[in-house]
Order: sequence, then structure tokens, then C-alpha cells
Amino acid sequence: MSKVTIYDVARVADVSLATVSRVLNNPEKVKPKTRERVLAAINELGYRPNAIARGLASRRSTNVGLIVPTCSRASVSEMIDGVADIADKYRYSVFLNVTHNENDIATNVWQNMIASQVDGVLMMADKLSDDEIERLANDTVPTVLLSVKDLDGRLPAVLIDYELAAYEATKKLIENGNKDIAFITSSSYYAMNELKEQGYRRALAEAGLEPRILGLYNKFENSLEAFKEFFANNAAPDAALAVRDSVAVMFMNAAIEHGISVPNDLEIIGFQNTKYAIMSRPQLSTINIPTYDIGAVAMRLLTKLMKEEEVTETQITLPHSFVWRSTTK
Amino acid sequence: MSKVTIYDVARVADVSLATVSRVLNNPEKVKPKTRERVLAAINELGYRPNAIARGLASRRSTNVGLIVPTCSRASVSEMIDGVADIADKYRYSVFLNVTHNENDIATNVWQNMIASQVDGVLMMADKLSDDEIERLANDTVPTVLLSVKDLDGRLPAVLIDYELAAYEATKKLIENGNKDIAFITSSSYYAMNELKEQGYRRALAEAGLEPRILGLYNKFENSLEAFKEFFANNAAPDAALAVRDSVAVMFMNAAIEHGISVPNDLEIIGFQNTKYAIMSRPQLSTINIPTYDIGAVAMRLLTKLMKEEEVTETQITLPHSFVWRSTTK
DNA sequence: TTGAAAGCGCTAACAG
DNA sequence: CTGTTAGCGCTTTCAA
Repeated sequence: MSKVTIYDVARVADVSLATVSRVLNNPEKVKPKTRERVLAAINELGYRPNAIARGLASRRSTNVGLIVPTCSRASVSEMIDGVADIADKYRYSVFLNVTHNENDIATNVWQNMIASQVDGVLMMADKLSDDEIERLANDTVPTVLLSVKDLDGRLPAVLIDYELAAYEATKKLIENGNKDIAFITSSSYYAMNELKEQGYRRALAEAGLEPRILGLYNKFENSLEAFKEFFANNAAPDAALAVRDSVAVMFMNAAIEHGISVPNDLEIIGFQNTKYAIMSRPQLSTINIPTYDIGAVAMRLLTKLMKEEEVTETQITLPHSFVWRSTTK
Repeated sequence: MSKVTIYDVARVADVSLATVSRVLNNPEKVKPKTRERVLAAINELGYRPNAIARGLASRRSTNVGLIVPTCSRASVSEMIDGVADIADKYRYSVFLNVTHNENDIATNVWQNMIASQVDGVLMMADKLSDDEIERLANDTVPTVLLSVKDLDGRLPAVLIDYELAAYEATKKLIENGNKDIAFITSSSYYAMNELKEQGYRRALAEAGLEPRILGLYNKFENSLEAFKEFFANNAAPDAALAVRDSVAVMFMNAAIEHGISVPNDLEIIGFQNTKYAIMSRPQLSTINIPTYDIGAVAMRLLTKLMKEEEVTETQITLPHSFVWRSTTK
């Protein structure tokens, strides 16, 4: 569409194209009067610089890549909103790519993005191999990890201390006098969930209690059935910590249908503080995670990295908190 | 990073850069033997074509723009997944932009995307003015509307017949013998919700019943309070249709806390068939919307439009269905 | 079947 | 402060 090029503007304003380029990129270097003439011409013609040509000439695209496993989990969609808002603010465009949690895809996508000349990338991907981390860390275009981090801290990252959060939640459950505390986790393999499990185990170990891990199926509907079956065939635990609010609510619903009273016979804590927690009955006690902020802070960090500003803190841990509602005593 | 250019490949393969370009874009026009030599060189050097340079030279970017009001509503995040999957399949990259429902922003974003040389755009935006629609429709880069449509059908669109869905749901409620049927809507202005309201009103009008519209606040927490207040100060309706599952569940929870029995004293139907509907107690009857498919189908339609293939049907209505659970008799 | 050459629309030295 | 001049890395005629 935009058939109007920088040449047209230059002609109308009666200057060289270099001057037009200057008022666009370094307006202070142009005499006010000329600048105005150029601006007027731009307006008159409805000129919009061609981002691609600009990218080619300047070797900077003002594009960033965003790699996520999926959009349709609240924990990631809110983060995307955070990324998008800050990107917008700094006038970056964001390339979205969803990998469905397949790692080789993530790495491949990353390479494609680099080839597409993004200036930086935000990546949410589990279990990157050492080689992969090495490659990301050594590339000239900066990559920031979302929610997860590599253990050696080679890559910038914005995350939550999931281990600590789970540890503290479990500890609370222990303090409330519970002995048989279950951990309800997902069968799919998330690094995040592994950290949560570690925190859970640490708290139990300190108290000399036995862990009890309950896996569940990826498919939502199957999980409900699985939970029902669980309560039909097993002694119910005294308390439970779940990897996500939705999981916690499903577990709770199954328990209640089995005649168990929450929180009297069974205390439950979720993870994330989503709407699920408010909408369940009883309302779910949960760990509040600043999801939006993870995205926003990561994007902000990335802008600094891209501008090669001095960044003191390259691995940022955002604070979690607890929201005590009606599923805990 | 990819410092390797097409020249390097040409040199190593001992051909001209034109030939390398050909094996990339029209492999059949190159003698198999040469082709293999080039391919080998590409492999050896780890060459990846620079998407930006390619875009500039070919005037096609293989990028599409995706404009949404937010990511963190299930109805849009699932759609995004649909778009992303199909885009991936056709090797398009997607530029994501969230507008927070502000229309002037959406139009502006659209222009920026066009300037960024996208080959097409998918847009979810309410209440576009006639001028805006005109502009989108007349541009050389195709735009497909998501979920909403312009009334004259000038723009391609993929959507649900929300009016009909609401009409049918309301009719079911009427057939069940309810007289006082409420419509629970959001105070923010969505074209979609307006259509739902129209369907609701049509069904009531046909039955000679009076409509009863209940607005609610945008903020989730406030809504719960508002609903509680509603039940404290007003006669409860016999039945209700809500614009979203989450709204339906909140309304139901408030009702139940007020001592109303669902579905005996109050029948409720939601919209969307999200996890909320399964996780509520009782489980919510709702209208199933193929959210993922809206995105997927729209993206597929867009690829055709971009290739200038013949498209017979430019406004596609996807089917809805009903899921009767425990909040209806 | 291949190569030479002319751009795509812009930025960025370098002069002036 | 402004203009001239090279490219950025690739596609695409046009000839050979």
C-alpha cells in the first residue's frame, strides 16, 4: 500500500532523502525550519517508513521474539499481556511463537527468529540442554528466559522462586498440624513444577514427614475422573498442595463429592491466584504469582540488554505472596 | 548473528548468488547436481536467509499481524493458539499486538502493521467505524475480522452467530417454563455481547416476556459484591443467561450463598464452555464456542487471501452447540 | 540452466 | 546543518 517512499517526501519537502531520514531518526540534527517542512510533507503524503527497508539498512529490526509453550494457560497469557504492553511502550513489535512445549521446536524457532533479525528474544522453555543454553548465551542477540532459569545463571531470566513458595506453603500446612500432605502435580514435565515439588519435599523432610505425590493426566476431563477414583480407592490425605489453581479446585471438588469436608478434613493450597481460586466454593487459598509482571519486567530487561545498557542484575526473582481464603484453617 | 550471507554460499558452492537464491525459491529451475552442491554449501556454512533482506527484495514478508484486545481472556488466548498453529504450518510469522480494546489504537496498530510490511492481518476489534472498515477493505493487504463482522460484509470474517446462540439458549429457558429470565452482561462495550443481548431479547419478545438486563462491573471482584447486593435487594429471576461462563459462575455462587437452589429455583446458562463451567458446582450448562477454530480458520482464510486464491466464502460462520450440565433442568 | 546487474527503501558514513 | 554516496542481503528480470 504505502507506495509513498522517502524519496517522495524528499521531493515534496525539497530536501535530500538523507534529511528526511534524519528528521525521522535524529530530529535534533535538523534545522527546525527544515524539519517542519519535512514533517509537513510527511503528513501531506501520509508517509510511513518501511520497517523492512529500515531494518535492512540499520541492521536493527525493533522486533523481539516471544516463544511460549501455549497461550491458553492463564499463567502464560497474562505474561504475554505484560510483554506486549512494555514492548509497545518501547516501540518494539513482538513476534509470537508457540511451541507446544516441544523443546527441539523451541530451539528451532529461536534460530528462525534470529534469522528474522529480531533484536532480542523472550523465551519460556523448559529443560534446555547445556548446549542450547550455551548457544543462546553466546549469541549477539540477547535472550531472556521467562519463569525458568538455567542453573548456572548464564542467561538473563525473570522468575519466581517456586521452590521457596512451595516450601513455605507446605510449611504452613505442617504448622497447621497436618501429617499426611499430598502434592498434586501434572504428569507433563515442567521444570517449574519440579521446583515446586522440591520445595514441598524439603519442607516435609525437615519435619520428618513422608511425601505423597499424586500425578494426574494432562487432559482435564481425565483428571477429574482420576481424582474421583483416587478418593474411592485411597485414604484421603490431611492436606494438599497443587501445582496450579485449576488442579487444586478439581481435587477439592472430587474430595467434596466424596463427602470430605474442606478445610476441616482436608486443607488445600493452589498456585497462581487465578480466577479459579475466587470462583471455587469454598474459595481457594493460593500462592499469588505476579504473572503479568514477569512478562513486563522481562521485556524491560530485554530492552536494556538490547541497548547494551549496563545491567547490574541479570536474573530477577519476583516476589510471591500468599492469599489465605477458605480452604486452609 | 548469522554472518553467513548468500554470497558466502555462492562462493563455496562455486555458483552465482542468483543460483543460490533459486535453489531456495525455485529449486526445480536448478540442475539437480548444482542444487546439491548449493545445498551442501548451505548446510556446511549453516546459512539461514535473512528474512528482512528477502522481504525487502520480494516485497513480501511472510509475516501476518494479529490484533487482539487482550490475551488473558480464555476466548482470545485459545484463538491465538489457533492462529499460531496454522500460521506456523504455512510458515508465516505472527506479529502480536494487544490494544486493550481501544479502537483508535487498533486502527493505528493496523496502520503500523501495514507499514511493517505484513502480508495480511487478523483483527479482533469492536465497533469499527464505517470509514475504518472502508479503509481496511480497500487496502491491498487483506484483513480478516475475528469473532465480529461488519454488517455489510465488506470485510472477510470468521465468527459465531452469537445472536442465534443466545436466542436458542433463551428459548430453551422459556420452554423450561421460566418467565422472569435475566441477561447478565458486562458493562464494557463489546459488539459480541450486544449480539447476544439481541438474541436474548428476540426470544423474549416472541414469547411476550419482559427482558431484565443486569450489567456488571468490569472488575471481577466488584462483580461478586454487586451480585450479592443484587440478591439482597431484588427478587431473584427464574433463570439467567450470562455473556461469559465466568460471569455465570459468579452469579450462581452469589445466588447459592443467598440460599437459592440451582437449578430448581434458578436455571443458569453460560457462554463459551471454558474450564470454569466444569469446575463450578453445580457444573454449568453453557454454549460451546469453537474458539481455537475461529483462529485457525481465520488464519487459513487469510493465507488464501494472501495468495490471491479464489475464495468463495469470505464470511465464515462457525457452529456453536449446547452443553447441558447441571444448572439447567 | 546459469550469471550479471539492477534495484527493494532505507541508514550511515563522509564531505561540504 | 545538509547532500552524496555506498551499501544492507536478497529477488528478479534479462541475456547468455
